[in-house]
Amino acid sequence: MTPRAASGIPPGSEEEVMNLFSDIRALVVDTLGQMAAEGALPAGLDLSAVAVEPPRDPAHGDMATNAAMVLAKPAGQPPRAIAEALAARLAADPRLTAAEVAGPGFLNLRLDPAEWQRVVRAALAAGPEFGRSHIGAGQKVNVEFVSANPTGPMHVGHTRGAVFGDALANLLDFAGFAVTREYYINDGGAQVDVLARSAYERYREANGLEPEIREGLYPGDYLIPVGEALKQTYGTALLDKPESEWLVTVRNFATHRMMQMIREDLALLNVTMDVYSSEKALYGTGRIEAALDRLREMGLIYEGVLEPPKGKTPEDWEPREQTLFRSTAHGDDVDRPVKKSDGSWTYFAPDIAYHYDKVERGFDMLIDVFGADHGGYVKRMKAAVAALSGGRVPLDIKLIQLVKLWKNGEPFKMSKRAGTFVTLRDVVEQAGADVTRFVMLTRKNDAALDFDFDRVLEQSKDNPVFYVQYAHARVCSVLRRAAEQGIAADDATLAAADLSRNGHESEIALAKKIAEWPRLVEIAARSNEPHRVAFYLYELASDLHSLWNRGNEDTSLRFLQEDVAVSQAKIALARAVAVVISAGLGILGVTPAEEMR
RNA sequence: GCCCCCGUAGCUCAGGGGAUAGAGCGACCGCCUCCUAAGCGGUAGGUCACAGGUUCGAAUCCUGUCGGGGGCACCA
Repeated sequence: MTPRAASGIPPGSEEEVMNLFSDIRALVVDTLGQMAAEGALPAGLDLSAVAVEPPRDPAHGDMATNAAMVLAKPAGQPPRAIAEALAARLAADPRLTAAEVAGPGFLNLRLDPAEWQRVVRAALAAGPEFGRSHIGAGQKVNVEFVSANPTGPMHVGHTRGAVFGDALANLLDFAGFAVTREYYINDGGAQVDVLARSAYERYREANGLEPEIREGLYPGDYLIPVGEALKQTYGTALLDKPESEWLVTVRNFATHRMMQMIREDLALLNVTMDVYSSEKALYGTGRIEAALDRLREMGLIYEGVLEPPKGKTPEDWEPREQTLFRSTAHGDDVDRPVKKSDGSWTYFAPDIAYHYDKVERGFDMLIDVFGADHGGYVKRMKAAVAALSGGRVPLDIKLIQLVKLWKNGEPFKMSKRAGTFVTLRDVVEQAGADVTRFVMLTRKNDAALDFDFDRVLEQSKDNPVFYVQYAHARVCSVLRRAAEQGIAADDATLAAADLSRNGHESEIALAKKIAEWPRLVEIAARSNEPHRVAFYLYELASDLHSLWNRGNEDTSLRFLQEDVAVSQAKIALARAVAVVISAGLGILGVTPAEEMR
């Protein structure tokens, strides 16, 4: 991606993607600075808490700032006095029509309607780039997500993690970060040996022998083709040999096939990784040792014996001297072993090396997307990254809660044995990638999500995907109608229209909602919360539907009018909504529909 | 026993320390000769689990209690 700053577009120009809220905040901060320079306020005040936000109650104006209340104590002046002095100066700005002190010291601002019209024009000019932010400043971010064990097909839980990670990556890209999407292949542990043994039985089966799918092996049918493929490649050469002679061969073969399958599953969801990193590739290269040496130099590795966990002592617990990472030095509850008693690495050791590798690759920020059942590893992982990066690289770990499936009005119980195991492929084939992605983003990542097969296939406002796409389709419909009537409605023409004709409160409300988009992108990106985009789009769609229906009662509010110039102004507003919906859906990875069928 | 997440309308959930806490569903009352009614408007519904604390101001931050979920050395 290209950092916007390099585009050479001067800030403040119409082409510059505008964020009215940050513009006005800059005005407030500058004005406060002037007041300080003139002695009306003390010098050196911390202005970081000064906010400019849309007020909850529209009667309070278009924007409100808390500046006076935040600064009252440090400035040693009553809030209303500061607010009044600030208001007097702000009134000189042509963008503002009013600045009123209210309540305990709020300063309510009203904007010249021309400002909303500027936003609409900016949206039309910027198109899909409208709302793109520079807050990332080109910083390198690594988003690690999915990272499912390469032992089988992806299931619904992985699906939510995949959608979340991909949408988050899109969001951060849109906010000006240089994003790398990465998958960590857990191909170094015991579970891939189990995979190899399971595949070997299918290989025997392919050669006409009775497979022995013992307890603890993977029984899934998906390994049958792997067995067939092994037969095609190796014929009977691996039969009747001790495990030691075929294990590595079959393991490599099977994990490769599983990763192929996982890539195909991800492709169904339109998820593409930039980098696949292999756990196994860390072994035997000295990189695990190097990472631990680094920690050792800091005195964070030692040989020791852990206390048994209080309250619930495991039955087979025995004191053991182990190589331990002093994760407690960076906020963990206990120190964590990096070596098993037989001298081999715990899973945590390669994880440390992997995260060290990410730090060494120069990322400014790391994000791990884990299933909620991995919540216990958050502190130790953060401790490792904090130590290995000298506190330079923040690690944010997003935990993805469960997906509860519903079908025919009741919970759909998943069971591997009963064959009711729902895979990513099952979900996408039934619901489609667009619906799956959107619905998976209609909850905060750390809240459980209900995925109701009946609901998501419904073509009504109960289905939020449909609701948002319908709004986009309605705008497209208007544009088609305009073309039929010979009204010029390309974006350049619309941007030149006299938007001051859109003076109805419902139209202004819509323009204000559009103006919130760049601000929302920044809020969502700062908190790594792509679901905010989905909720915003729902609200924007709602405002469009609302205006549309007002047009049923009041024909002067329809987008298409007798007067071409009036039509163009109104179409411009509608088109700006479509632009934002399109950009937002793009972040979510959902296709904007041009018509509903 | 310890750690993490959650607790907001009957249900499912939004809500960056700001003003009178919102949406959808469900319930009730309305709106199509008219750009897609696949939609919209309205009414009703709240001790933001509880108790303290910080703050000019707390659903939001801190501590504790209760309730639900997840996790707790040689499994990933």
